[in-house]
Amino acid sequence: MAFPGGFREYMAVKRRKLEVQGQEIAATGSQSSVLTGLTLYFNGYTGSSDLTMIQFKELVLVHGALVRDKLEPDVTHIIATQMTDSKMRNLRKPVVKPEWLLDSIKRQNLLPWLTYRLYTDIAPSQQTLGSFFSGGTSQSGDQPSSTSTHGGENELITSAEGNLEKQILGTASEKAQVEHVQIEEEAIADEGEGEVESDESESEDVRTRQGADTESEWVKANTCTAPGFLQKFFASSRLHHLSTWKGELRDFVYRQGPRRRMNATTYSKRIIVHVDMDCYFASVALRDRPHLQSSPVVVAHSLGLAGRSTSDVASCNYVARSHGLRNGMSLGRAREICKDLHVLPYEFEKYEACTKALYNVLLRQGDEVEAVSCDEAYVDVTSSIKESGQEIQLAENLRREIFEVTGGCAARSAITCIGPNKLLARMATTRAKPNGVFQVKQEEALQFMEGQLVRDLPGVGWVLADKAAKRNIKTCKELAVLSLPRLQADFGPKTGSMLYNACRGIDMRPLENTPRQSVGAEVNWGIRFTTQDQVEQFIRELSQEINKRMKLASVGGKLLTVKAKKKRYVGEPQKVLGCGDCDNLSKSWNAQNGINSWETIFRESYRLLCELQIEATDIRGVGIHVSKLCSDSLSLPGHPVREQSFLNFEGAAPDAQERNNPPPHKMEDHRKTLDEQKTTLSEYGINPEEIDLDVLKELPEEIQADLLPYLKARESHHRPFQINARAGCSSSSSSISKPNGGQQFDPSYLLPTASQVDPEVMKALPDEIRQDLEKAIGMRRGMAARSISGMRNVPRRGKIHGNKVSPNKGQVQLQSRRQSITCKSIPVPPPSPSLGGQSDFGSVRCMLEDWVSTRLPPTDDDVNAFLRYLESLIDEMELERLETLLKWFFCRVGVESSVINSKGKGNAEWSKVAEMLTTHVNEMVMKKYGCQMKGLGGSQR
DNA sequence: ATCCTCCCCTAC
DNA sequence: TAAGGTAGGGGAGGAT
Ligand SMILES: Nc1ccn([C@H]2C[C@H](O)[C@@H](COP(=O)(O)OP(=O)(O)OP(=O)(O)O)O2)c(=O)n1
Ligand SMILES: [Mg+2]
Ligand SMILES: [Mg+2]
Repeated sequence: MAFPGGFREYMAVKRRKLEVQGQEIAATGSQSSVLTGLTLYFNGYTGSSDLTMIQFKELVLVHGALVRDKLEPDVTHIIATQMTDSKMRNLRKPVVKPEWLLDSIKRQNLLPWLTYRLYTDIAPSQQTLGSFFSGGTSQSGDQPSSTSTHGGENELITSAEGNLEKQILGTASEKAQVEHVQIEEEAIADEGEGEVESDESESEDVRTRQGADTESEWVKANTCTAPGFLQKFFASSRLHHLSTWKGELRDFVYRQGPRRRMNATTYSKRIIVHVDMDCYFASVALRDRPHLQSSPVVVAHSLGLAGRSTSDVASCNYVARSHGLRNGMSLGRAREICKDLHVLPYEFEKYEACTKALYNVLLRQGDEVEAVSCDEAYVDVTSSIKESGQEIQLAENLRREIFEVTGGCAARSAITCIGPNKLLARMATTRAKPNGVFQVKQEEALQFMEGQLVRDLPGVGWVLADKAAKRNIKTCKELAVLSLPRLQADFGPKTGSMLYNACRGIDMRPLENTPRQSVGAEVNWGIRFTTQDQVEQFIRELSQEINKRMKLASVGGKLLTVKAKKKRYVGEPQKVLGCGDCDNLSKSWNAQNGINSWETIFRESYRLLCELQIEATDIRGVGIHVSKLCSDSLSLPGHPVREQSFLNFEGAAPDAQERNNPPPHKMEDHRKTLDEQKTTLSEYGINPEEIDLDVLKELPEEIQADLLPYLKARESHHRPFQINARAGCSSSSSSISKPNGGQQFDPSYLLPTASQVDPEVMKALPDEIRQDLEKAIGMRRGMAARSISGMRNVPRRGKIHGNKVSPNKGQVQLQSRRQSITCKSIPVPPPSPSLGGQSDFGSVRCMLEDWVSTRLPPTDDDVNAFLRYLESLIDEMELERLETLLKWFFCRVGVESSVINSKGKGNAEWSKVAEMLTTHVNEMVMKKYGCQMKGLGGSQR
C-alpha cells in the first residue's frame, strides 16, 4: 500500500466536509437543533403524499440531523417504514419509524427512539440498549464487546427514560463524529462475532483499515516519517490551533489600534473586564448537542475505550469537573474517574467561528482589547462606565450579547470579571464560574488576594509554586510577608517584583497590543527517526512550514534557532508516540543578511541540529524558530508586520488606515528589526526613554502615530506587575523620563522611585500597601540581594513539574545532556556558503587561486562546485563577495587567457566557464532579486 | 552595565 | 492507539 491509511483519511475529510455542509443548511431558515447528534440513513422509506422523501430529508436537516446517502459507518439511525427481517439484522443499526423524527420535531424534544422501533419483536433478548451503549457498536442485537470495560453501563436500561435517551444519543453522537474510531470499533465487533455479512456500509474504510491493523503498521503510519505527517499533525493538534488563533487575534487587534481615542486614564480609574468562556470546547460541543448538557462531557481525540487512553482531554464541562476531571488530563484517567463519560470530537471550525463572533463583540464594546486566547480577552471598558455601580450591568450586557452572537449556548458560558487591573479581573474569573459575573473593587483587593493560593496567581506555575512551598509559602497572605529584596533575591528581579505586587493585588501592566516578535514551528509528538536521512528530510519539511508561516505574517528574520528533544529513557514513554522525558537542547545562528529562503532555513537548521549531536534514534522533538523579525522585504516598505488572517472580522477600525500607511520618513526602516527600529527615534532627536506625553500631544499626528509603538513597548517591557511611570502620564508631572534625572534605571529594583508613582495611585492604595511601598522605595538602594538558592538551575536534574512531559516510571537515566567527547558524532555539514569544505572567504579565494593557477582545463565537477558556491552567495545575499569574486575571476581568467593563449589550449575552456558563470549568476540574481548585477553584464559579450 | 546564548517557565 | 504548539517573559553565566 503506497499510502497506509490514506484512503481512510481521505474519506474522513470528505465526510467532515459533507457534515459541515449539512450543518450550514441547518443553520439557515427556520430550524432547531432538536435532532442534533443524529446521523440518519433513509432506507425503505417510501415517502408519502404530503411529505416526499426529499422534503423529509430537508426537514430533519434543518432541525439539526445529518443525512447520509449511503449507510456509512457513522450513521446512528436508519429511518424506514418497511424492511425485511434479514436485511434489518444485517444493517446492524437501530431501524426507526419516521414518526420518531416528526414527533420529536413537533414536541421540540428528542423522544426515545426505542418506542418507535420499526419492529419490536426482533431478537428481543438481544435488543438491549446496554449492548448498544457499551458494546462499541451500533448493532442492535450485539453482545457487549470484549473491548468494553464498562459493563456497569448496562444499568442504564433501568434509568429514567429521559436520562436514558440522553445517554444513548450521546453515545450515538460520539460515534457519529469520531469517524475513524467508529470504524475501529466496528472492526473489533466484527471479529468478536465473526458472522455478519457486509452490505454496502461495510465500506472500503474497514477493509483498508483492517489490512493495516498491526501495531507496527499503525505506528509507522503515524510517525513523522510517514508521508503527509506534518500537515496531518498540525491539522489535528489542538495546541497548534490555540497558538495560531492567538497569533491571528493579536495581530488583528493590533491592526485595529485603540478602539476609541481615550482620555488619558489613570491607573486607579481603569475598569478592566476579563472575559473567558466556560469550558470552551466542551460548551461549543454541547451547544449542538443539548441533550448532553447535564452529562459529563470531554473533548478529546479518540474515544479511549480500548485501554487506558493517553489522549489529552482538551476541555471538560462542569459536570465532568465535579467528578474531578480537569483540562489537560489524560482520557484514560478521566474515564477511570468518571465511568459514564461522553467523549466528543474536536470541531475546530466551530471554535473559530465562535471566537470570531466573540471578538467582534469585544472589539465593539471595549476601549481596548488584549487577546489572550480564542476564548479569553482583557477588555478595557473604562469609557463605558460613567458612574460607579454600572459595572455589573455592563458585564451582563456583554454576556448577553456574546450569548446571542455565538449561537446561544457557547455564550451561556461567558465569564466576565471586573477589576481595576488585569490581575484582579483574572483572579475574579474563578469566582464567576460557571456562567456568571464577579467584581473585585480596588478597596477589596487586598482582602480578596489574601485568601488566594500562590499557585493560582497568573504567571505562577508548578515550579514557582513549589519553590515558594519550599519556603512554606502557599497563600498570598504568607507571600506578602516577604520583603521585596528577599523575593528578588530568591526569584530574580522581575519575578520577585511580580510576586511582591501580585500578592497585594497590584498590577500596573497595560493591556498588551504589540506585533509578534518571532515565528516558530515545532513537533514533539510522533518523532521517531531511524536514519539521519529521515532527520534531514523532516527538517526540510519543517523549514518549508516555517517559510510558509513567515510569508503569511509578511516577516523576515535574522536569528534562527533550532530546538531539539533528546530522550532520557529506554523504551517507550507512557504517552503513545509522545516525547517522554527529554533533555531540551537549542542552538541559534545569526544571519547577518536576513533569512530569505526556505533553503537557507533548511540548510542552517539542519546544520544547527547536527551540531547538537543527537543520534537520530534519540531525537524526540524538533523545532525551528525565527526571531529578530523585520518586515518582509517583499511587502511594502515600512509596512507594519501583519498577518493574513483567515479570521474575517467586521469592518476595520477608523484608524486602521493610519497604521497601515505610515508616514514616508519611516520607509527606509523596512529591513531593520523591530528592536533596531527603536534607534530610529533619534530621527526625532528623542530618547525613547524620555518622551514627555504632553510634548507628544503637540506633535504632528503622523509623528505621534510613529511614536506610539515605542511608547507601548516601553510601557510593557520589563515591568512585571509593578507600578510604573505610566501611572503618572495624565497627571501634571507627566514626563516619563527616567528616574534620577536621566540616570540609568536600575533594573535590579523594579519598584519605582517615589516620584514615579502616581500620587493618585498611592492615595488609592490601602494603607498597609502604601506604607510598605514607601518603605521599599525609601530603602531600595541599600539592599544587598543575597540569594537563598544562589545557584544556576542545574540542567535537567530531577523532575520538572510540567503537565505535559512527565518522566516515565522505571525509565533509566542515560548519559548527560551534551554528547560526551568519546561518542561517535553526527556529521555536521559545513556552514554555507562553502567550497571544498571551506567556508572562510579567504580560504575559498586561496583555493580558487590555486585552481585557476593550474592552467589545466577546468573539470565539470570543479566548475559546478564553484557555481554552487556562487549560488549560495546569492542565497545568503553576500552580494559584495559575489561581485568581488566574479571580478577577480574575470581578471584572473583574462590573465591566464593571454598566457595560455600562446600555448593554444585552455583559453577557450576558461572563457566558456566565465561566460557560463555570468549567464547563470545573472539568471539567479534576476530570479531572486528581480534586477541584474551591476557591472556584470558589461564584462561579457 | 549590557548583550548574547541557551536555556526554563507559563499560558491557553 | 493519537495528533505534547508556540509566543513571550525571564534568568544564569559568559563575552564585551
Ligand atoms: N490544557 C488545555 C487547556 C485548554 N485547552 C483548550 C480547550 C479549552 O476549552 C480552551 C480554553 O481554555 P480555558 O483554560 O479557558 O479552559 P476552558 O474554557 O475549557 O474552561 P474554563 O471554564 O475553566 O475557562 O483551550 C486545551 O486544549 N488544553
Ligand atoms: Mg475558558
Ligand atoms: Mg481561557
